[in-house]
Amino acid sequence: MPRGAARSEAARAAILASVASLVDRVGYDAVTIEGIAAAAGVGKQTIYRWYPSKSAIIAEALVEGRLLGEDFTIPDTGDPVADIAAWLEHVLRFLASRNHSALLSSLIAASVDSPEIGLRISQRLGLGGPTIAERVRQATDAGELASPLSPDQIDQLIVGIIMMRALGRNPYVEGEARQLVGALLDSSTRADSRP
Amino acid sequence: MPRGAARSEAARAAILASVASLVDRVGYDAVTIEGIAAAAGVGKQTIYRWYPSKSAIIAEALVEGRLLGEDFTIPDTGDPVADIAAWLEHVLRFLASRNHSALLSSLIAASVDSPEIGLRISQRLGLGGPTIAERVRQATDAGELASPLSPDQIDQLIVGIIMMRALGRNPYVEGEARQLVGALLDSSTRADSRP
Amino acid sequence: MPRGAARSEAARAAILASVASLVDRVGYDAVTIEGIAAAAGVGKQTIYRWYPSKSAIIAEALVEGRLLGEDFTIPDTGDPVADIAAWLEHVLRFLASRNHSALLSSLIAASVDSPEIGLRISQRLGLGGPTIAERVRQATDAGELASPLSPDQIDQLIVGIIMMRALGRNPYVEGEARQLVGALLDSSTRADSRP
Amino acid sequence: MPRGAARSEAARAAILASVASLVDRVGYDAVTIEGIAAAAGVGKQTIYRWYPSKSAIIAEALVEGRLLGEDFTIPDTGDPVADIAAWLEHVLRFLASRNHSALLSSLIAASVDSPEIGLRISQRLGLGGPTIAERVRQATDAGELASPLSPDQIDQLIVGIIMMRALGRNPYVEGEARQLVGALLDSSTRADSRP
DNA sequence: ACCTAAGCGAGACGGTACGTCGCGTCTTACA
DNA sequence: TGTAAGACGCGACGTACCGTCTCGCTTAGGT
Repeated sequence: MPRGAARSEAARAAILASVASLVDRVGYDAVTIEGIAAAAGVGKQTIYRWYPSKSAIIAEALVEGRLLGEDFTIPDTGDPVADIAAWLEHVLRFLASRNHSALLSSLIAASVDSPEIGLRISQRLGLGGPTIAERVRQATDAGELASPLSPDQIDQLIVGIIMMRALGRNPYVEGEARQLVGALLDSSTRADSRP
Repeated sequence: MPRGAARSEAARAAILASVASLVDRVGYDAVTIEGIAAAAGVGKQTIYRWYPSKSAIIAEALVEGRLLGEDFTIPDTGDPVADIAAWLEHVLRFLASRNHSALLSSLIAASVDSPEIGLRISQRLGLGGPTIAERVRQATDAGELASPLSPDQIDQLIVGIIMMRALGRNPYVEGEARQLVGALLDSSTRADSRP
Repeated sequence: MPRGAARSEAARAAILASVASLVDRVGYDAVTIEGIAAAAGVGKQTIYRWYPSKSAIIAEALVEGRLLGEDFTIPDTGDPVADIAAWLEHVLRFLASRNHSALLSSLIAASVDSPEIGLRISQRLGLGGPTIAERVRQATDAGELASPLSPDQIDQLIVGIIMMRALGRNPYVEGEARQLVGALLDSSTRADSRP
Repeated sequence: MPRGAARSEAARAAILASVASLVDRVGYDAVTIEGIAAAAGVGKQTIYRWYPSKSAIIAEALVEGRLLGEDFTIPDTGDPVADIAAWLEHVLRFLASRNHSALLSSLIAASVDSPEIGLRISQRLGLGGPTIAERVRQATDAGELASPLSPDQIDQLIVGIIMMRALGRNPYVEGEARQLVGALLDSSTRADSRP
């Protein structure tokens, strides 16, 4: 059993709050450990005691929902195509608002050196619970969907689109999410719509 | 007419060669101007005289083909689906070899702070001349293709896939490129397969 | 009457032993409270509870004879010149052996910030009981000595010599103590040597 | 021949001026490299580029006379005893004024870890040119002096006295220097004063 | 036989300073 | 005038200790 004083929850919270605020205000690259410490009213050593690097702090802030704080869970109404489309629309609209694209871009850059961050971003975007791949797989098994692409490929295509939008800072065009998801998943619709 | 010594081509070449070698070896983030200068046997001022920032050097190195040096031009055999599939396979195989994924990841991170780099990466990947979007548009206009997705959307999906592969460092699975491109473009196949 | 646990003698002894060993090994300046605590297997608070500063620990270690542990009492054979000479020789030989000069140098440096340490060093060197000054005064009063220097000046000269030797790390030259003390005290010799 | 910019004399002067002012104001121990850099308006690296340690800066400040700035050259009037006595009086009076004892104490403590500083203090105190030892030797050779002590011993005794006075912060008693030097050197006087 | 106030080991905390690295600008001597 | 070399002011890095503070445990009077 560990002896000595326990980790200070106040310090931990202050660090995460400060890092979130700083990333949001000045961008990931311009955030410094010293800046976090100063903003949080905390000694540098307290940061280094618990986090090996700046990206580890970011990763924890992501887990705690202090960055990308919205609820991005994929809905479950029984219609997988509509569910995923709704979720994608939510994500793309989020990116198009405020400077959220810049934030996600920062985080993508960070995740290049820190796989942990990549993982946490995925989880934050609702890919932590039942991912797109799993949802698609279920629907396919139930005969509700048929696609020449594997569930994992569909997953990659959709996440890829999100990244492209983050990096490109494009506006959201009405109906886009539905159209993309429809094209990737809803082959029956197209088949049925034929005379 | 300017007097004095002209810009030293030797210095310029040494800078680009060094930066390419360094990015390849240690990744974009760990490359420093001082490191480039030392490796190139060049004064720091000589670098700052010609390039405003590290990313500008990277951009020029990309243009000169000293990074991502392969030929990624999209072939033109008359069959757009096969052409794009062949090109995508080439790109994905390239990423799967050596530490090219790491290299491209580095460059993606760099492009977050420097749109210029993003542009040059695209050009390097063969998206400089007739892009995928344009090729798809031509084929659609000629009636060879019909897709519910716009050419730009297809372009983004494919580039997104490439980025995902770079960031994820996945191996290349045989036939994958053809399958992806087929699913995204070759709607006639599915239509034709109906009675 | 106080309740609760009493001061731990084991902890106190461990602290003093550790500080003595550390000062001897790395010198006063390089000794840290954390180092002492670690070496003694003691909590930092236990040190701060009993000692206000590093120098207070050193002072107590000196009092306990854990530093400069030899017996430096000035002998008393009835011949003050011989007594003081014998004592000085003992001190100078001690300094010339092992790294005792370094140790005393450390302590002198420490005494600059802490008069307490200076006092304890004096006491340790046998200047605690009847000091040189007092011994000289007695002898002078008894008519055994005559010197143009006051007893206090003689004391300062001799202690000064000891400090110089400590700082200079010189070897001991046979007979030196006798010669110095003789020159400072034994004016009769010089008087007698005259025709 | 070295290329590149030469060492900045302005920076060097600012560093030495700042260190002198700081040592004088807060004492050697409380002087920090960061403090010097800040006071001098200089980057820390500029200090570390030229000085391996705080004590090296002090040593140079001593050489430049920015600490112990008085002229302590031993006069040469032809009467060595009077010369040395005059010099010693000057030194002891200097120590007794302002907080010069504290300053010299600091420097003595510093010299424990840095022989360089010890050397520079000696030189500053006029022991750099013809030292006391040399002066005594000359006088002895010329038959002007006769002492049972060697010139080096006399030197050590006198410097030892100075150190004791610095550490003890005693006031200066009128005539003390003359008396000490007389007792150590002027054996003829005493001999002559005998009946 | 309990209670409870102290001492204890461990170690987290807010700080200050350390010595190093890289930035972007500048100065120097050479070609 | 361009260049290699490199000094400059600056800001951040990650580390070492400071002196204070909490932990959970042990110890030993007082009731």
